[in-house]
Amino acid sequence: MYTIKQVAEKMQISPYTLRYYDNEGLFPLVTRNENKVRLFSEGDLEWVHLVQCLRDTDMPVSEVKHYVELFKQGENTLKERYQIILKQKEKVEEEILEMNKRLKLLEMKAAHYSKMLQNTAE
Amino acid sequence: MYTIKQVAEKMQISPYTLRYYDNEGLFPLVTRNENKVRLFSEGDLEWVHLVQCLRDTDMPVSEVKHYVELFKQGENTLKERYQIILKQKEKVEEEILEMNKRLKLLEMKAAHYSKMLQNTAE
DNA sequence: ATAGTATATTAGAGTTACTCTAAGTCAAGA
DNA sequence: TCTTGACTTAGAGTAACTCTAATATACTAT
Repeated sequence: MYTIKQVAEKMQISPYTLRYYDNEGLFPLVTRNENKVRLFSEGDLEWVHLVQCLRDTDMPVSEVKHYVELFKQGENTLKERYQIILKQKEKVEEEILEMNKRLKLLEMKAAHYSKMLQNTAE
Repeated sequence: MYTIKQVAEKMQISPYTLRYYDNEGLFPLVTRNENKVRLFSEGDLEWVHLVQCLRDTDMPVSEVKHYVELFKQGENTLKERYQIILKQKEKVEEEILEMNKRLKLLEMKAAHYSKMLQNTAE
């Protein structure tokens, strides 16, 4: 079991953010010890990872929360959760295409500067 | 020459944001007509495009502003501007790798749900 | 001529998702 | 005993929009 600080280090996320997420209900299974200290299991780390993935792909916290609530409702929400993940996957695919366009623009800019600098050096 | 509304439609960006960017000094060459109305030339559209690219790749507005100010200082800032673009390019390359990891996680999740749903349908 | 539309300005409120500080509590370890 | 690290609530600060309101000016269509 991991404390919040250990999770923070392991997962590259601040304790503030972890508490914020937990308060928002994004970690459905995190337990506490007798002193109210959060204890994260390996399974909880996977939740942290998934939440991180969804947030890093710009899913609003409120939607992540909705997804978590569907999970808590059990098996009859499988289809809806599947749809959410599928939609997010498509969003990411689209975003990767956009990122590649941005990369190309930056490459062109860089090439342009490189050429300019060669000329001024002569 | 394009008005702010035309630029907004053409470039998929709100007039609010365009004014905000302009007020922050992100468009060095935008002119005004006798009624103070902003008029964007084709060259200005390229600036809009570049600013959009830098913002979409998470360069803070303050850094974009710094880059624009270097541009305004002229040729002796070429090297520094080149470095900024190069660094941003590397950041984007890294980000694309991360996005692919996120995509993989979502694909695994989706595959998992797909399998679960197959089983429950039987 | 007037009504509508589009632009502008300043000022300021609202939103999201953190990010951090303050103040106070509690409990384990050196 | 003292430090460390966890907890809480409350609230301030930040970035980058996003929008509303109030007011003004100017073009355009009826």
